[in-house]
Amino acid sequence: MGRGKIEIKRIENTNSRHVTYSKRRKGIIKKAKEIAVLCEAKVSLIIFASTGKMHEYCSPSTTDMLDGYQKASGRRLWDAKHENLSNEIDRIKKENDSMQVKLRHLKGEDINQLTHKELIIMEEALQNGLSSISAKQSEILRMIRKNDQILEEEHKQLQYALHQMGAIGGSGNMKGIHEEVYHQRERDNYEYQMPFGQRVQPMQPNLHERML
Amino acid sequence: MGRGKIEIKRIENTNSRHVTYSKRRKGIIKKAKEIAVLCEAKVSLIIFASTGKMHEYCSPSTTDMLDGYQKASGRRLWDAKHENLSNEIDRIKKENDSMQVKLRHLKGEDINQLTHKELIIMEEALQNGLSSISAKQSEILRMIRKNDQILEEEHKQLQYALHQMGAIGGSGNMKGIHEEVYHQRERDNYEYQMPFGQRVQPMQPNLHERML
DNA sequence: AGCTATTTATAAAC
DNA sequence: TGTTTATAAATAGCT
Repeated sequence: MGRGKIEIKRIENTNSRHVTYSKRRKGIIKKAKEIAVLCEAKVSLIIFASTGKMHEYCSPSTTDMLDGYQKASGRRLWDAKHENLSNEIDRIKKENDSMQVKLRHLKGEDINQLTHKELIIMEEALQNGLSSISAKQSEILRMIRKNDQILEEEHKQLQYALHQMGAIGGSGNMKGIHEEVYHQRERDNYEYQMPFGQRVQPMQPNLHERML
Repeated sequence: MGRGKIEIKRIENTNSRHVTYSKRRKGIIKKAKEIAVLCEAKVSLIIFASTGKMHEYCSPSTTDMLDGYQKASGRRLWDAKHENLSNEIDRIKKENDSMQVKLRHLKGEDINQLTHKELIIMEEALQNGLSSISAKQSEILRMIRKNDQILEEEHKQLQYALHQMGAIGGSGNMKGIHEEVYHQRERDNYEYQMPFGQRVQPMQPNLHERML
């Protein structure tokens, strides 16, 4: 009963969920009051939000009712619990099934039953997904490059510093270590001497094409 | 919300009161279930009719709250069954969650946490899905075209047959009917006279572009 | 227990 | 959160 019809399943968007909670809580408490007055019923309504906050409504003379409830409970309580769990399982299983179908469809499986319109909608969804993914990949590549450049700078500086120290002439095993590190960097590093745009191999071979 | 507006005060007529009680009880319990599912709220709703009869609804996860009421008698039996159901729910819920995550990822949402490798895998999946979908769309278009051609042939033959019959000269109202149909086809059909490839409007305007 | 005219509740948008 | 508005739902009064 609103601008559109909604399925009764968890509202994913946190904010919407909270808004809906507030509104419906108000509504249900109003109904509880009404039935209590209209029909002389005794009502106990306790609602916990997922945040843990509690709201309740108890019609007058509820203590009598709770006594009655305790008497009536025992076995009945079990039934209710059991039934709730079963219902919950059914509900989740249905959700599960529909999601599996959706996933299969998105993978391009079992699409014979789909109408042309549905296919077009699916295609759009896939295309959207694809662009998000591609954008993300570009972003990652940019970060990798940036990181590369920073490392490159650092390495050059280290290289230079070590070289200087070597030239000034430390003696004994200190010098050996310096030289070892220096030569290692030398081998790894020569391609960094070129301008960035001319690097021979990008880190992810096919990435550029994928991103167009 | 009914044929007329009512004041919220005790319904004097016993029968009406009971009828209203039944209807509204059903309504309020439905609402309780809905808010529990929609908003992940825990709800405990207990209603006693003035007759003393009790009705209740407790959302699944609320049962913890009521465990205090459990009597030692029913407990063992309950535990076993309950545990089975609970385990199953947990299992399915996990499945559910992971599928929801997958679906969101395929839609390009929440992809910040993904590694580059995962992104590439996802991209491939999307690309595969997309090609399946596109292929299916092509197939449908081919079928539409084929059907078109068959219809076209049939129409031409009908047209011809009717024309012949008209020429031979049926008399009375039969002739009138033939002519009427003939002229109607004539108007609809002239564009079918062109070679197929030059048809002015494809059946699905944007389909060609989509399929590239 | 069904059936609708009406009232309410509320989803979406702001 | 509060308000507004278009719609979906609940249900009062009948049968």
